[in-house]
This record gives sequence, structure tokens and C-alpha cells, in this order.
Amino acid sequence: MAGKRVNRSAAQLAEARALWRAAESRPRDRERKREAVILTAARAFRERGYHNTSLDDIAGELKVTKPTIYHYVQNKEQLLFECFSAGLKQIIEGLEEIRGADGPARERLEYVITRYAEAITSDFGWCMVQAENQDLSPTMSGKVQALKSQIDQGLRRLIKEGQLDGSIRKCDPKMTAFALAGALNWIAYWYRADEALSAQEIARRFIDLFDLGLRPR
Amino acid sequence: MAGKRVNRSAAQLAEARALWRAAESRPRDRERKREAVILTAARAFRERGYHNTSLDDIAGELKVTKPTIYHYVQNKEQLLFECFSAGLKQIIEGLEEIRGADGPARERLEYVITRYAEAITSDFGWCMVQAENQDLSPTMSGKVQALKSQIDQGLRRLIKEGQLDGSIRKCDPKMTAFALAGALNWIAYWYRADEALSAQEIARRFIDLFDLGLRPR
DNA sequence: AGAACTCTATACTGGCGAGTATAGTGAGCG
DNA sequence: CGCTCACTATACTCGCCAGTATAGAGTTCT
Repeated sequence: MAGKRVNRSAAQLAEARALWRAAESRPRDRERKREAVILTAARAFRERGYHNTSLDDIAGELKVTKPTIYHYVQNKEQLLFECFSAGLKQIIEGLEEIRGADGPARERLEYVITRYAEAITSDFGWCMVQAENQDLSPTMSGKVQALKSQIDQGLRRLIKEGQLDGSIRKCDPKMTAFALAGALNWIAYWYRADEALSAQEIARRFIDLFDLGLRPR
Repeated sequence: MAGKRVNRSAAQLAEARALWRAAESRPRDRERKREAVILTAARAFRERGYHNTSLDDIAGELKVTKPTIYHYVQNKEQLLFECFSAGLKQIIEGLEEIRGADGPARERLEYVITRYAEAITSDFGWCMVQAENQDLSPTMSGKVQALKSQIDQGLRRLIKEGQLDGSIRKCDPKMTAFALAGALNWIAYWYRADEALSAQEIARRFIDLFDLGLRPR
């Protein structure tokens, strides 16, 4: 729910903590504060990992204490869940945007790949990929699985459509979707914001590779 | 060090716990017991995650108590490290086997991909991919990074060689290696031993995809 | 037999960290 | 002014779990 509304820009909320320092704390700030908590958590998780990050750590970074966090979020698990879905929903948005659009499916797939790369390089990229069902209660885990499955199905559908309209070669849609998702998800492991390449440039190279393959034409 | 010696066969050590029940506990069993501890840990980590697995859990599965584990391993961290390197070394072996072999580099790369897929689907696959430096001390983390880097460099070298001998199309070796490794590593997330496809079959499909690409030829 | 060594169990400690009880503080409102 | 509500801090509790002190059991060697 808070997903797409969570601020994506690093610089914009980098000093989110100022929100609390500002004396004129208006009631409408609540939602923004909540988002700041989630964003801070996402970054902490990415840097130190979920289990190596205490709520005191997160609170500390916001110059606040633990109970304050519990005022915006039910528990640590929910914090992880929010990070999770914030990222996944960006990808799903990309899939829905081009659902049923015109043009060869391969080109639509390429658009999704770019959006995917952008999401993975965002602050929520790490959580999206690395955080495991293992750390979520069955309920939460189920919701995350559903979102992931939605993405997987979306990719497979695009591949199948491409095989029908002739823009994609005959190949196993399931394995192809897995390979594609794997390559993209893995970005979260090696990408750092100071990296030479932007998400778009990475996406372009991946598209080139998956499009044409390794063997010379 | 124990890496390649850790038993790879699931069935073979499935009832490793019998080792302790057997009355004729010979001193030479020590190394095998140690391997059983590591293998059991690897499986537990894969199922529940590193932080959600206590040493008591692992001991319990072996019908043994915690101090026994400390007799074979210094601490929990080392247990993780052993799982880590056991898997990584399988991949490195594959790379070294074909180092400087004859034939087009693309074909050598395909061999490595198969070996890679086999390693990832092994019991150590999860640890190899999922376990993070974050959970290791700087020393251990450094060793793991070195191994991973060795694999990355090996892949890149193969790609460059292929571009020289003409068996691989011109493309960014770094991004290609990342995409390849990502697709392969991701297997650890979705593969289950009861899966319809074997490691070799998965590898074959991946090779087909990366070789020929999505666009019809 | 009994010394020395290897392996294992029982029963602890010590710390970390999630979550909470309680008590403010200050803004808005009548 | 004094009531209420939203928010925040201090100062706890409580459980879990990595790691250990200690003691005992079995084996081997002399």
C-alpha cells in the first residue's frame, strides 16, 4: 500500500531525519514520516542485512528512539515487508503499463527489463531480492510470494506472446523467465549507487545480450 | 580446505547421523563426522536461513548436543564459511579444468555453465549465493570475496577469449559475466531437488538461450 | 590396571535485541 | 485555562541463543 508512494529519490529524503527536528510538525507529516522510516530501514538492511540491523540502529539514524518507530509500524517484520513490496510493486507497475500494448512482445519485454533494472537499483532492491520468506510470517510470506509469482507470470506471458507474434525465438518460457529474472535480480548484489553504469545502461547491455545471444550472427 | 572433500551426494550422507549411533566409532571417522556436521548445517541454512537456525537445531538433527559441534568447528560463523567455500570451490574446479584447453572458448564456457549449475543445485548452493559477507567477520568475508572474484574473473576471461577466437560476439564482458552469473546463481532460489529438471537440463536450456538469444535467427 | 586422550552430555552464563509499560510534552480546542 | 489527542522518550522485561565450564564415558597404549 505505501509501496509506490514511498519516495524513490535518494537525495530527496536523504536528510529525512530533519522532519523530526523541524518544530512545525504538522499532522499531515505522518505519512511522510512513515515513509522515511521505511526508507531508512531499507538502506540499513541493504548495508548490514536484516538480522544485523536492530530497530535501535534504525531509530538512531533518524535521531529518534525505538518506540517512535513502533508508532508508525507494527513490528520489525512489517518493516521488512513494506520494503519488499515497495520494490516489487514498481516492477509490477512496469508490467501492467504495457499489458496488451501494441508492437512486438519482444520490445515490450525490453521495456519491462529496463523498469526492472531501475527498481532493483533503487533503495529497495536489496530487500526485494535478498530478504527471504524465511524471515516473514506465513501470512506476509504468502503475500510476497503472490507478488513475485505475478512478476514471473508476467514475464512468461510476454515471452509466449513474442513466440506467437514471431518476435521471439522458440525457447522454454519458464527457464527463460528464470534466467532473465536471475540476471536482473543479481544486479542488487553488485550494484552500488556510485557505480559507473546507470540502471538504464545496464538494462541496455542486458537487452543486447539476451536479444542477440553470444554466438556471432 | 574441506571443500571438495565434503560429500556431494545427498543419499550417501542422508542418514549421516548413523555415524554417531554406530558403536564402532573409529578415530578416522573424525573427518567424516566433520563433513556431516557441515552438510547438515548447509541443509538447515538453506531451509530456514542462517539466522533462523540455531546450533541446537543442527545438533538436534544429528541427534547430538551443541558441545559436540564445537568439537568439529570453531563457531557458527566458521560453519557458514565452510558451506560457502565448499560450493564455490566446485565452480572454481570447473574453471580450472578447462583453463587453456583447446577448442572455441564459447564451448569451454558452456562446460563451465554446466558445472556451475551442478554446484548451485547442490546442498551448498543456497549458502554460496544467499549467505552474505554481512554475516562473516572481515577475515572470512575477505576469503569469500576472493573466491567469488576468482569465478567472476574466470568467466570474463572466457568471454574475452571467445571474442578473440571469434566464437563469441562482441559484447561487454563484465556485464555478460554478471548476467550469466546472476541467471545461474538465481537457480538456488527456485530449484528444489524434486524439481522436474536436473542441473544438466537446466544448464542446457540456459546455454541455448545465452548462445542464440531471443531474437529469431 | 591405570594413565592419557578423544569425544560427548548436562547445565550453566552473558549479552543482545524485540517489544512494552509508563510517563511525559506540546499542540489544538472549547 | 484545562481537556484531549498525537507523538516521543526513559527504562524496563523477557526470551533466545552463541558459547563454555565441568564432568563423565569409552578407547588405546603401556
